[in-house]
Order: sequence, then structure tokens, then C-alpha cells
Amino acid sequence: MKLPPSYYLHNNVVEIAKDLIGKEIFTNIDGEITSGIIIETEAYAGLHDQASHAFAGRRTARTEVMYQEGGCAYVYLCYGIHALFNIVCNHQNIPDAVLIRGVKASRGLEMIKKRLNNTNFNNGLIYGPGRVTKALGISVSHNKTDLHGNTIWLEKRKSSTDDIHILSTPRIGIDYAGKDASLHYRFVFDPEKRNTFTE
DNA sequence: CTGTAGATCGTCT
DNA sequence: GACGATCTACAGA
Repeated sequence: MKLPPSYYLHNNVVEIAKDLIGKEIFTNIDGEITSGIIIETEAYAGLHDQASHAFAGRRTARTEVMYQEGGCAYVYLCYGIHALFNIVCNHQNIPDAVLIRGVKASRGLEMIKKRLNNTNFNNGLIYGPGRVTKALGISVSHNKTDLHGNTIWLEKRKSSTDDIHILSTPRIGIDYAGKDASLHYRFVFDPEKRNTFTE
């Protein structure tokens, strides 16, 4: 049920970001398997998106991962404290990525609680890119991890998500992006319908 | 409940 | 040398 390599090669990263809502992300950290169902994402459309680290072809040691073929992880440190997890998309040399901003805890609940220090568990609803990585045990050391391996991977679920319940809004915390700051590149599963995610 | 200061460090100028 | 795809705690109302 893992998402196939071709899934990440689609040339419209905005559609991928939307489609990722409802997929399940797994991590195996030191033998501890935890997972969460994706409920919030943001698309970063590489070359033509001022909000993207790779805007206008910026190519540095940090952004190099984004130019790899879709299907690997881009994890970087934000504000000196938080690891932010992105899924690299599209073909080689096209630096598209999707930021995972929220999940609903699914497998390994006790471990997830422990990682979150038993605070803000909120019935398993985890909002905020920094908290998602904390809950799943993802750190900057997982940068460039191949998403088809056995450390971090994504799976399809039986019940697909109904598009009607996916809302789009502008992205968060990117005021520096000028006109692109108003693009509806953020996708959220309707908070009022989130109970349909119950197993 | 709303608003804001402080934490903390890699990355780019 | 400045700042960020953030989060938390705490102050004040």
C-alpha cells in the first residue's frame, strides 16, 4: 500500500499537496513505528514561487535536495529549534516540495504522546509543522531520506478523502513572499469533518 | 481569551 | 550580522 515512486513525480505540486490529505505517513525510528494521517499540507512550487527556498533557481547546499527526483525528504531547521518536514516532488532539477503541517496520530499513540511530552495531545490532532516532526520523531538528520525505504514512508488508505472536505487557504508565515503570499497553496481537512478520520 | 517575548542556530548576505 | 515555511509560556484584560 506504499505510494509508488511515480506518485511523487506528478508535475503539479499543488495537486499533490491536495491529494496528500488523507494519506498516512509512517516513521520507523529505532524500531518504534508511529504514523499519522495527513490533515494539513502546503505546496511550494520551486522556481516560480517566491515563498519557496528554491525560488528563481536558488541553488545552495541547503536547497540541493529539492532538485532531486521526487520521493525524498527535505528536512531543515527553522528558527533554530524546529525541524520542518517536506516531501520533494516532480522530476530532477524541478525543486517542488510539499510541507506537512498537520496529522492525526494513528499508530504508536503512546510513543507519540511521550515524544510530545504528554502535552497538547489534543485527541491525537497534531497541528503545526514543528509538532508533526516532534510527534513522528523526525529530525534534521533525516534530510534526504528516501521515502520508499523503511525509515519514513507514505501509504494509501482504504477510504479515500472526499475533496468536498478539503479547504484551501493562503500559506502560513510567508509574508515575505509578496504576491505569492496570497496563493491558495495550503490545504486543510475540514476541522468540522475530521471525525470521519476515526479508524 | 488575546497578545507578545524569548528561545536558539544554520543559512545566506 | 540578521533573520526565519515556529512554538510555548506567561502577562494582562
